[in-house]
Amino acid sequence: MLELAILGNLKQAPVHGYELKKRLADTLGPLWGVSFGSLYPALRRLERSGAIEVVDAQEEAPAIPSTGSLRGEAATARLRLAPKTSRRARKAYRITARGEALFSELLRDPDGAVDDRTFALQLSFFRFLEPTDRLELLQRRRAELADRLARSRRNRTPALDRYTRSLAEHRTDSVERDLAWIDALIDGERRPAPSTEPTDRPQEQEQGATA
Amino acid sequence: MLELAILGNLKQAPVHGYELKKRLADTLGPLWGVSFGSLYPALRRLERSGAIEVVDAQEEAPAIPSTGSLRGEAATARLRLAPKTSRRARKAYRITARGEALFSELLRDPDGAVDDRTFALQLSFFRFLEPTDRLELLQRRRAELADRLARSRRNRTPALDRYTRSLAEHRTDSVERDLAWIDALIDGERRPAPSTEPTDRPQEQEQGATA
DNA sequence: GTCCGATGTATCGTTTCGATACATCGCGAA
DNA sequence: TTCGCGATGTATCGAAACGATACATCGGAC
Repeated sequence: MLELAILGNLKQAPVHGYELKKRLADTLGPLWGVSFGSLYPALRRLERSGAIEVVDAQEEAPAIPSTGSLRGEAATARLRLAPKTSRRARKAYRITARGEALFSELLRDPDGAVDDRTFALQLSFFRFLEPTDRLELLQRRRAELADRLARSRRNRTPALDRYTRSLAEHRTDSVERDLAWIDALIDGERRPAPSTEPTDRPQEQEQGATA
Repeated sequence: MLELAILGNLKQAPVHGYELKKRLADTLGPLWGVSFGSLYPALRRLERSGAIEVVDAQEEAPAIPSTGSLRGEAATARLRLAPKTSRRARKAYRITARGEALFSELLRDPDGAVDDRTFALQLSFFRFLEPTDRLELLQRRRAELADRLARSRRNRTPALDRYTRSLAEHRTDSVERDLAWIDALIDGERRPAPSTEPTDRPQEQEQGATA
């Protein structure tokens, strides 16, 4: 699940761990720990699976010829110092073709929409999806929220005290608001895209049925 | 963190794993996995530390409840129908004195109020707390939410597209609503408690004083 | 009679977290 | 100058939680 977050961020530009953590913390909201204890293992995992690769840092923005041909000594190469402006040794990561594929797959996965955090992540990368896939995810999410709401209504334990009652109410309200929000997003998806964004070809839906 | 949830539930009556899982799932809302993979290890942990102990099942609703009307009694009554039909072997757990102490400590811990789930737990056990401690927790929570809000306002990344914008807005709204909710709770805490409660367990309750 | 779903206990492998250990840089105060 | 110290940066460790799954037994439906 961190995978999706990492790949999505690397898609825009290669970055190194520390920077990545900061970006994640702020894409995903201030909640969401994203500690190093999960970040670095996730990076190693992705690297091992060939979804990302190390690009020896320093100037990760421009100019670097793509080939580079990492020679054998990864360890010593990592420690290489720049000519004069010796920044601390950093390892930046770049996404590979394999990684792009994995990203697309994770992003499209409808099961992701069940989990709150994963869905938020998917939504934040919606710009990389076809309208069809967007709608699919939104509807999955809608179904999940509707289900939670139904379960919460059905459950109706008479509440022990005012605290648990208030908690239950607040929880229900939150789900309702989430649901309304999703509905608004679905609605926005179905009508012609406002001219501000590059939301391409809006002519693709005949998805009218269920309420 | 599961510890708190488990102890709080065992406080009312001894239960066994399966039942506990169901109760947790429904105290904590339908989200919150509480899988067996975390529940059983947590139980073993607690048992090892002497906070709970096994009461070999069947007789888990013994003499005591002369006051009647435990909310869970329907469930326990259902279990009790075993004169000769030996139900499957179950291990019920009972909280010990040490466990009560631990519970009280965890419940009162102000750092818990930072984490969403832990705070929800604490709130759901507010009836076991002194008004002073309640206020302390609520204020801690308030501070945390206010902080999130401030950070989110300060951060103000101009938003890549309408999805990320909508996400950010929705997130901010949610925090604002949470904050308002907490404020209402704080407010309710300061004024005399209305005595509307139908489901009181009379023993632990002298919370009425605004003192 | 037998299949099936609910009840029940338990473990395995993986992911995530929080804390911490490192090392280097920039910078201001002693 | 040197010292500390906070920000930057990479990395690991142990514990916690998860999802999946393996087990058994029970009560009914067919």
